[in-house]
Amino acid sequence: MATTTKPLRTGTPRKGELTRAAILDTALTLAARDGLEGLTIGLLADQMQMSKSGVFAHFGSREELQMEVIRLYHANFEQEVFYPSMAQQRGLPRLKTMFANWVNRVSEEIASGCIYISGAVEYDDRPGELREKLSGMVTMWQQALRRATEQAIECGDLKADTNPDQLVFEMYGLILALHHDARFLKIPSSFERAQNGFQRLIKDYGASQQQTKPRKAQTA
Amino acid sequence: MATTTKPLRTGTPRKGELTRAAILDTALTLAARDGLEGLTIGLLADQMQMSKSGVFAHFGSREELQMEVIRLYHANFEQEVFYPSMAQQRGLPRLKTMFANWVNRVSEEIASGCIYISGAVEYDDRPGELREKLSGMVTMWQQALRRATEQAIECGDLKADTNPDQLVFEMYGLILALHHDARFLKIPSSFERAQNGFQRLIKDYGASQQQTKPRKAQTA
DNA sequence: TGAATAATAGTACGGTCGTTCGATTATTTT
DNA sequence: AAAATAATCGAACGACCGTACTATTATTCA
Repeated sequence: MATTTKPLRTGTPRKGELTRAAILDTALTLAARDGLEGLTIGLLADQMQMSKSGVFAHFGSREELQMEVIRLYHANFEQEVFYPSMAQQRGLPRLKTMFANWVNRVSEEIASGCIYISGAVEYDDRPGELREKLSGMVTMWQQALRRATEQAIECGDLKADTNPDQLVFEMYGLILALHHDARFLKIPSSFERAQNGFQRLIKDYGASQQQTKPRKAQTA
Repeated sequence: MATTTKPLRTGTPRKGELTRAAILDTALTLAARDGLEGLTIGLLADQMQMSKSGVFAHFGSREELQMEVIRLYHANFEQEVFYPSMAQQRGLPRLKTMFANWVNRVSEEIASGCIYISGAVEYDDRPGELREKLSGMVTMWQQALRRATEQAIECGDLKADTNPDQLVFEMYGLILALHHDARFLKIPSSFERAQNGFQRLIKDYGASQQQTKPRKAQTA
């Protein structure tokens, strides 16, 4: 039931840890392209120019490998989308930044693939730890969006009767449509469609008056 | 390069054609659950209580089987969503019906799986005939939505400066979010979230005045 | 440096995959 | 009914899968 590594040695980085990290990096690329279920140890070994067993030994099982890929993906997502947004001041500015960073990230993933989105489809009917891990992470992100929305309501940026869940739902829909139309249908204008959609969203739910309560930028 | 069947004999239904149809029906269920790439001849044979080669002989290749599954799915979709909507009068009534039928269908598919949506993810980076077929069908449906939107603009139900592509994009987003939140995250309220989103959509783009031009219900 | 240990390679196993082919049974036609 | 044809089965093939084992090589530590 341990989560990551044993007693955690931060001293000299063993060679194995380096190759392990390199393997994971390649695995992330492959999983983005072929899906987590399409991720194969044989192909991964080829890409790394290693033997199958050499790769395998680093993880002990394919599922553990997939698990680590998900963890890495999530860490990257937080680093690129979540944390930078937290530097913005509470309320609409932060919410806008969250969406903007999100759109930018998904736009990059049009070429490579998005594990949150493909994973949602791959594991929507496949019970197990991977599913739980993935859905947990997606839920975390939705809750972050929800908190930011609630704060935007509190400080008067959004109408008081705004339903945060509804707003998050529609934001998520815009991102999913962006991914769908751009990556599957190859429609170039999808990027601005998502932007326009968000404009309409905050225009509708936005309060016409300026803010009423003081705000402060802070983390979480 | 033939598309479906040879000289097309409509007389007495050969026995093989019946079992073939039965196989396809089961294949549709399996593909909805496991994805088109997860559809396996062995599992299909088990479900049908037939031998692998017995099933195989009806299609000649797995890809042809998948192709037929897509065709069947599309036919069902048209039957259940598209055609009934065409009975409605042009303009907003028809557009509303298209969305309502669509939502209903996807809501049913929360339990079984949706091949359009899972297929979009499975084949977004996998070139081939299957991808072309799938994206062609999705594009057809988007164009149907676009036409209905244009007609709604023409007869004054929607604002004259409405961008049909934008509206279709956002409709699609609502459906994708519905599928995502209901099927992957198991959130029960997703259904009404999609409905609310559509309400907001037609409220925003809707003309406040009544219609100006006469309308007539007709097919395609 | 030499001993201890970590990292990697090699090989093999059982399983499932799509597909082929010849034999066998069912159905249709004459 | 027999003859012709369609439908189905059974076994086998080669490919790839994850995984288990043992050897071999590389790295780290004393």
